[in-house]
Formats: sequence, structure tokens, C-alpha cells
Amino acid sequence: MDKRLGLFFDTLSPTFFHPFTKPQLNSNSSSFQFNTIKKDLTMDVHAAAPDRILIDSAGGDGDSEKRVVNEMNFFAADDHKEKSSSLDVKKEIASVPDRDAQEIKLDINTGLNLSTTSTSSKTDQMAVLRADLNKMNVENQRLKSLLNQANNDYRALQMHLYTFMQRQHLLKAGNSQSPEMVKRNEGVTVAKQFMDLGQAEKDNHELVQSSSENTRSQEFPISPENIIVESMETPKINNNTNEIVALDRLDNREEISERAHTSGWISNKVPKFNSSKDVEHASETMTSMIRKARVSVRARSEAAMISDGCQWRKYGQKMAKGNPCPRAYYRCTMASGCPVRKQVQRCAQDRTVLITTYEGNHNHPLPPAAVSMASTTSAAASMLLSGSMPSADGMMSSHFSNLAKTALPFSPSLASLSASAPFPTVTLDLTRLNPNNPSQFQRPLSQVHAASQNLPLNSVTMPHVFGQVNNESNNFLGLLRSLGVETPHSPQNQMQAPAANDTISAATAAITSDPSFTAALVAAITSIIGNSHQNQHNGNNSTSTRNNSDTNS
DNA sequence: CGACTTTGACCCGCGC
DNA sequence: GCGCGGGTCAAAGTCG
Repeated sequence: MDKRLGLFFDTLSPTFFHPFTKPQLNSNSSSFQFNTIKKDLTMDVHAAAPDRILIDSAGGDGDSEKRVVNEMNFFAADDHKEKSSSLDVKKEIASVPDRDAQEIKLDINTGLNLSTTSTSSKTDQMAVLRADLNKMNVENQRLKSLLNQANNDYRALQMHLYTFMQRQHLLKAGNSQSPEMVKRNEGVTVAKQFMDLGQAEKDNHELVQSSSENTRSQEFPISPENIIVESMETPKINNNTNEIVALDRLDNREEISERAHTSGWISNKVPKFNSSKDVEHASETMTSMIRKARVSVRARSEAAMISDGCQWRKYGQKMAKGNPCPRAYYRCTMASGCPVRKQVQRCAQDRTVLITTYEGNHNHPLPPAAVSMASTTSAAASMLLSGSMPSADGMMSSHFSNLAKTALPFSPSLASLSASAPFPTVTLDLTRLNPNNPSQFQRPLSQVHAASQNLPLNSVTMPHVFGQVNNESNNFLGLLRSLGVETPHSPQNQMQAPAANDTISAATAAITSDPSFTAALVAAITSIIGNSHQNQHNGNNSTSTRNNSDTNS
């Protein structure tokens, strides 16, 4: 039985473009089909009429239970009807799954046909029409809530599915880890899968492999359940002014859409979806943007390049406008055809800051040392996808920026989205990890290195570090403390100003509420600190040397 | 000799 | 159409 409902909201739900497969509403609302959107969602886009839901049916031929829900569309009348100034509204009102089947067919003359001889019944007809409109609105609201419910159930199912898959992988691999480690691995892998579904299968295997080699990757304080939920949320941003608008609920769409249009957020270049072909094209564009999503990491380093565990080959260097320092272009050479590129450039304002911009996903297994940074880019890209995919109304959402601004209201953002970049870009500013100094907020990450290096040797090992984080229930402050960063509640810093305490609390709440962000941040810090720690052992890293001197001073 | 870097040329998109 | 800027290519040079 193939009873599918394709849904289209006037203001397309950003989740509509979610890369993950979405549930298809069945007549039995408790069941789902895990099919791709492209394949199964029937999309029909018309000129906008506010607060309208168009629901087309597909399949179910000859099925007596077939329910057809069509839009009452005043704007799709063909030319002939328009010329006659009349609109014949043909409706088939759908029944919904939990309701008695009922099919109503009405032929309604809107009364706008001036050639008609009857004028006395116009007001009655209008009243009937209005009543029908109200019914349709109520029905639309019901369907909206049904869809939301379906999405929620879908997320839960998705979570269970991936947990199950990971369990199978671990069993197959004959993993000899302890049950606790296995459980942690599940969390990591599920999280990673949701960060980069395109690599899900590969990453599964890869993580299972690397977990035995690299215990560091087992300890990400990520709650995969949270990742799923959060990644579906769809805040919005004013792309031109960086104005943040919380838009986590579908109910806000009309308001936001209206606001966007009236305030000029929406570029004229935003494509209008006039046909399913356009929507398909838009989908391809989205895919392209997914591929082009970038993650920029700012970190203090005197080295020419951050060591991220991957093998890179320089293929170009250019002088970029507005920066006296050249920009170097690298591509990953760990596998032929790996699409990952990175750009390395020093910050024009502060040349001790190295800006590394990653683009793309690796198409090959990564060495343990490279997993963290790769996870960072995947996670950040995932955030872009889940939170900032341009919706049909052309707005860029910014859960990320919202989070960052909430977290660090008095300082430049720890993380931000670039509104001007040609491609969606997340910037992780790891040079500003000092919650102890609100006025400057400039404590460089190098001090994080240094602090971690001052810990007893056995405390610096990453499993221990992240074990602490886990014990603090995915607490960002816990992470910072474990990395040696002074925090308001840390023993070495009891003199924190109350205002700063509040801010840090807000930051903690905001950051911990977004596990994707936490994942990205943790991975980035992990990577850099991991490298720092490695360099410390090697004793040949200028950054480490400098960091130590920083600490001593 | 192979891998990597350097660097000028080229391509392409965008704005005027 | 033209210029500009970002990104990539590829030949030549360098290094181990």
C-alpha cells in the first residue's frame, strides 16, 4: 500500500531541505516510510497565498482508503477561467488518518463571474466559501501538528535506528572493548553520523577502527539524542545585518516571512519556486552549498600551518585583498580525489592568529590524529545544514550565531556565521577562550595549551580530559576546566565578578544547549590541544615553546 | 627520482 | 564588455 502525502507549506519549512530523509505521512499516522524527500515528496509550488497548505496525494491507485487532499487554490486557475472572471473551486477535502473517511466534492461558484444571471445568491455563496475556507484552515492546522508529531516520532526512530546500526557494527567488528567503552563509542558514532551522513557508513567503520587505536575519540561529550533534536531546529538570521531572530517553531514562519520581506532581508536573487523543476534545481543548489559549506578556525600559532593530522599539498598561493599576508591553498593528499581543501592565512589585524578554512568532507579513512579536526568541520557543516540552510524565503538561519551572541554578549563571538561570504561559513574563534576577562576576552588559545601542559602528565591525556567532561554531564565549563581554562567556579578563580558569572552561566547554558556546537568546539580544541600535547612530547614546536613562556609570564 | 613548493597564467563569477 | 578578485592549474624549481 503506497499512500503518501506530499506536503508543501507556502513558506517552506527549512526542515524540508534537511539532508536526512524525512518521514512520509501515511494514512496510519503511527507509521513512517524512510524514503528520500526527492523521491517521495510531491511538491507543488504556487504563487504565495498566506497560511496555505497544499497537500497532494500520490500513489494508492485503486485503494479504497485513498484520501486526496488538494489545495483550494484561487491562484492556479487557468487562463480561460481567469478571463471569464470566475473561479470554480473544486475541492476534495481529505480525511485524516484518525478521522472517519469522508470525501466531499463541491463545485462552488465564487460569484465573481459577472456574466452570471444570478446575483441574489452571491452573498450566500460567499458565506459558504468563507466557511469552507475556515474549515480548510482548521484542517491545515491539524495537518501541521500531525506533521510535527510525525517529525518528532521520526527523530526518535532515527536515533534508535542508528544506535542499533552502530551496535551491529560493533558486534561485527568483534570489538573487545568494555561495555562502557562500547556505549561511549555508540554515542560518538551516532553523533558523527548525524554530523556527516554522507560518510556515515564509512565513518562507522572508521570510528570502530580508530576507537581501538585512539581512545581520545571515544570521549566526546556529545549527546547524540540532543544532536538530533537540535539539528532539526530552524532559527533564522537577517543575512544582511546579522540580526538574530529566533525561529525554532513552524508557527513563526508567517511572521518571520513577512518580516523578512518587509525589512528587505530577502534578496531579489532568491529563486522563486514556481514548479517542481525549480524546487529540484533549488535542491541541487542546496547540495552544492552543502558541499561548499566552510569551517574557519582561528587559532594563535606561529607555525605556518596548524597540524591537523591530515596530509596536505600546497597548490597555490595568492595575495588576498585587504590582507598583506598571502593566502595559501592546500588540498588533502591522503587519498587521490579527496575533495577536501583548506586555506591558510594570517589575520591582517593580528598576525599571530592563523585562520584555517576547511571545505569539504574526506572520502577516505582518517588517521586518529585527523579525526578531531575532521569532526569539527563535519559538525560545523552539519550546523550550517541544520540551522542555516537557506530556506525558500531566502533567509539564513543562525542558531550558531544566536548561540554565540547569547554566549558572549559582550565580546566578539566565539563562533559566528559569515553573512558576507559567498558560501556559508562557520568561524570558530579559538583565540577568545577567556571567560575570566570580559573586558578584553582576548586570552589566546595558546594559554589553553599552556594550562593543559601545566597539568600533571597523566591529567593531560585526552581520555582523562574528556572523562572529566563526561562526568560533568556535557558541561562546557567542565570542558574548559578540564582543559585548564580558568572558569568562574574553578578553584583557582574564586574572585569572579557576579556579572561575569551570570554571563558565563548564560554562555554555558547556551553552549551546552547546542550539542552540535559543543561537538565542533570540542573537536577543534581537542585537535589543537592534542597536537600541542604531541608537540610537547616532541619538544620541537615553537608554539608550544611560546605557550610555555606565556604561562610563565 | 618522486614528492612537494613556487609562481605566473588562466578561468570564472560578479559588479559596474 | 571590462576590470577585479578568488580560486585553480601546471610548468619549473627545490628538496630529501
